[in-house]
Amino acid sequence: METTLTINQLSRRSGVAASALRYYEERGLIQSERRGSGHRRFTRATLRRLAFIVFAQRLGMSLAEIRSELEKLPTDHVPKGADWSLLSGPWSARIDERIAELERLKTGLAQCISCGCLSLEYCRLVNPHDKAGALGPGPHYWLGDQSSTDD
Amino acid sequence: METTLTINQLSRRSGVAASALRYYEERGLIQSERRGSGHRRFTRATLRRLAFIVFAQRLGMSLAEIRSELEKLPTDHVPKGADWSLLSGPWSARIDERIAELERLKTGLAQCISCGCLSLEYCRLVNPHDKAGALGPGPHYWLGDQSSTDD
DNA sequence: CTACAAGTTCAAGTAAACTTGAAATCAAGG
DNA sequence: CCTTGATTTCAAGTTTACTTGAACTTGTAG
Repeated sequence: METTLTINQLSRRSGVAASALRYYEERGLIQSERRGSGHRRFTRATLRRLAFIVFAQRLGMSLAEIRSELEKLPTDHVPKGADWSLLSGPWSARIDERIAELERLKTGLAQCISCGCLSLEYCRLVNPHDKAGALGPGPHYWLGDQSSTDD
Repeated sequence: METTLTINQLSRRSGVAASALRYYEERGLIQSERRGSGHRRFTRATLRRLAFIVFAQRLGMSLAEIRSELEKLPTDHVPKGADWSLLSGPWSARIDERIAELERLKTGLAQCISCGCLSLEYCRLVNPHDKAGALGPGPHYWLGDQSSTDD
């Protein structure tokens, strides 16, 4: 009984397309052993790694960021519970921040935008402190222009 | 006193780059009147529209989706509080779903990934019901493969 | 009137995250 | 051995959301 997975097996089990898996390997997010033929073989541990990758993406992280997170895992043994905890621990804070922003957005939709009583220049509902923002190449943030007060 | 704004005034007040504003206009998200010279003039109402656009983007919506939301606004008068409420109302639910997903992710990071006791194939922490997903062209979701139970 | 800042269009470039297609090789069943 | 399906690499294409640059026209202050 083979304990390793082919690329299509891994794809089926993870829900991540084979082409994406090759891309992830190329970008250094996952690894594979090669058979003499050149065919990839993945260990089952890769499944957990993939779960982490998919989760992190849902949090709005780029593959580059995810990669550097994954590099914090030990390489001398297959990462286990405690190893993953080290990574995921600080993430709770990250998630909480994002949740807080969503709460602000929710309030903002109800108040800032709807009622119109609030001047948009002073609106700091969107990501007020965190400049790093994570939702890809979107527009820039609503930061307000301190010097203009004529509206 | 002019009540309309030039593209750079609008840019400064909204924090959205002028090039992005032209792009939004091209894509039908905002409108402008043109002077004889061809120069754009935006009404102040565009500021609120932009706030909505930026907020919606932070929620992970694409410009196409945002555009179709904006098309629900009345065109016979400048949208006011009640009009915006009609749009933003249903969004609270959307935001709540997203928050709920983040809560699941938080739990998932602690349990599903870290402890490893949970087989990834059964993990539905990520966006279990909502197929529309909104974080851009990411990978596909972790949906689990009902038929494979050999792990 | 003359600068110079601000505005215009249009084409092309960028970045991320993949997908697709071509051409070739590998593995497994009959 | 033959065929079929799985894999491989590599280059090129796709989508979203913009940005940048070139070439040119307007608006405004002095």
